[in-house]
Amino acid sequence: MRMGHGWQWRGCSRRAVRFLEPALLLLLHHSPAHGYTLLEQVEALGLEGFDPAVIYRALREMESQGWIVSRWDREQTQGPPRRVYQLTPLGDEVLRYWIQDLQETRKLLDRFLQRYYEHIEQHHAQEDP
Amino acid sequence: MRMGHGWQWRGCSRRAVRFLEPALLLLLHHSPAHGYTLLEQVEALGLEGFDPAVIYRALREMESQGWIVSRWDREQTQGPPRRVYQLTPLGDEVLRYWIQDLQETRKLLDRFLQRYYEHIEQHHAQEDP
DNA sequence: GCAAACTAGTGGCAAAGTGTCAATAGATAA
DNA sequence: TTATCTATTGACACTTTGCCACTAGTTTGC
Repeated sequence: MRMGHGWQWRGCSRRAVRFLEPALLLLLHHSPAHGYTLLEQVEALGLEGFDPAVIYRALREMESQGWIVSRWDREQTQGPPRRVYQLTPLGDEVLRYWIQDLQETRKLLDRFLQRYYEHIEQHHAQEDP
Repeated sequence: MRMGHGWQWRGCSRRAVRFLEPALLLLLHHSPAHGYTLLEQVEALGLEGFDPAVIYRALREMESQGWIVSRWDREQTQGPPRRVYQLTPLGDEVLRYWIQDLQETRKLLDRFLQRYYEHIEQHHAQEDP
């Protein structure tokens, strides 16, 4: 089935990106972490296929917004020094707002899916009386 | 509360856009319509603040993908001739795939919110033993 | 001890996505 | 006949996104 480029995703699901920042905040709400492990944890949350650069870019952006802060960790590492990110009080507040937003998205999604199934049922009722 | 430009939306909610094409398909699944009424119906679905140009652009893109077809209607109009859009069998199929995708998004959202609340509860339990 | 593989993070670019506004143009109301 | 509403299109700047190459420290295998 050909759907054209509007359907085919480049890299990862189009919905994933909009989840990335809230996902990172949620993970950091749990505990401070560095980018490389966040990459794995984000996948474990169900958001797969991210290029590391995308994660790091989001983290830098979030730091510039003051939602998180980072410090270099040169001791406990299996490679070069790494940044450890931590949620700020502002970041915590932003996460709460984001949770509300996701709740609304959920409601929207529910209404949407319900509409579809209602209409499908009507269709079937008409076709098989 | 200042959250910086990463939080402030331009025009409409950032989640809305990814809903636009499925929303249009859903509405056209119900019945053929022209862009100007789709604009209103999309708002009624809960997706507010769209500039008409965004709707028309999406419709043209969807037509180029073969998900919908249009014809000019010069009779039943309160203004200039208008395009009437109609779902194709391919569009119907795409809508079904999209519904599945939205179901998965819903599950993701649920897991996400559940994680947040679980962790909040643990926090409270620790603070108020 | 040195090459390969793994860990960790950065920078830049092309392409795609998005918001906004102006322009066109027919119909209707004032 | 001017203004307003209906209806659609086009173009532009700006932002987001995917992708890739790059640096560089550490560990592992030979």
